[in-house]
Amino acid sequence: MTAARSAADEPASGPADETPAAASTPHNGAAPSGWTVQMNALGEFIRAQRQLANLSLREMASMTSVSNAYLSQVERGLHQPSLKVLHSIAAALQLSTEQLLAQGGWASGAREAAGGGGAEEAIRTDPRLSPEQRAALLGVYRSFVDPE
Amino acid sequence: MTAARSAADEPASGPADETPAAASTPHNGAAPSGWTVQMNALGEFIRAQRQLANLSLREMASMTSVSNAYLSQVERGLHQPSLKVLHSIAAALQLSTEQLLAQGGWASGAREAAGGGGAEEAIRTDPRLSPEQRAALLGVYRSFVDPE
DNA sequence: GAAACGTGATTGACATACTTAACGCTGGTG
DNA sequence: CACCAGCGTTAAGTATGTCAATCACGTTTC
Repeated sequence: MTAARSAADEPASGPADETPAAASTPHNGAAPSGWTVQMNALGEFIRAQRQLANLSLREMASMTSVSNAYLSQVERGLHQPSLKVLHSIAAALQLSTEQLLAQGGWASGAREAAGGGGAEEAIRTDPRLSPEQRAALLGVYRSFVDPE
Repeated sequence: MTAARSAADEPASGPADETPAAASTPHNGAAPSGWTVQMNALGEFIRAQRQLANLSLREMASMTSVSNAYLSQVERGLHQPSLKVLHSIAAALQLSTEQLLAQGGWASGAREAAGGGGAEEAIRTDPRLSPEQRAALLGVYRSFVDPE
């Protein structure tokens, strides 16, 4: 088990890598370059989910048949994964592809059902929780999403 | 190009083809070039939608900022488009990205019942929770239902 | 007939996704 | 202490996506 995993830490000391797209790119349209942000968000989400599932990069790599190195780069927003890879990742994390897509900002809808507010409903109807447990969990959840 | 290296030619296990509804797939004996089938279906769908909207390849190319040449290849299943391209196409055809994904067989669309175990899933994907909050809530939930 | 326009398909060059083999780091043994 | 064993990251290479230019064909119009 050995769960006890300290929070994610940053290597810090980042000498600010800048100028990813220099004067090169001979034929690049007027791409608004907003997509890098999306990639970053997606990557962070994937990393968070992976750590929640207590998986290492190599473990996940073996179950997705994608190399650990590439997974690392995807998680840090250095690359945009293809459908195949995205689908494999979703499967490994027991998520649906749409949920990943939504996190990346590519799917418009999807904010339904399991999305916003679904957690409260799910907690309330989970048969494995005792009444006290349910109440406790709901309290925590509400204190998170409703800071009143 | 060098080519000579046949390297990884089959992801083997692969994405375990779910195809919830499309059971009619011819199920090619062995050699699952599985994804080619998906690409083909996606391409045909895109072409059908395009023609339905009375658009030529070049027209659609100009509104998606994707070259007509590549669109042609995608429609005939010769290439697997990236997210960016797929998203542009969806926008041009006034469809949602998910609909295209579903046609390609990549979106499972399987929203499982809210019954047992749904809470964990719901907590993990609730967009209103920060990563730390998610981890905390999940930890509590797990300690309840899985007292190890 | 052959221009001049339209369409979709093909080619070759480059950018990007992805892999394999390392590296540096931290923690648990003897 | 040295020495594994695991982690995340980096470097160099191969495979694949994508584009600009071109082709080959079908339609008018002269």
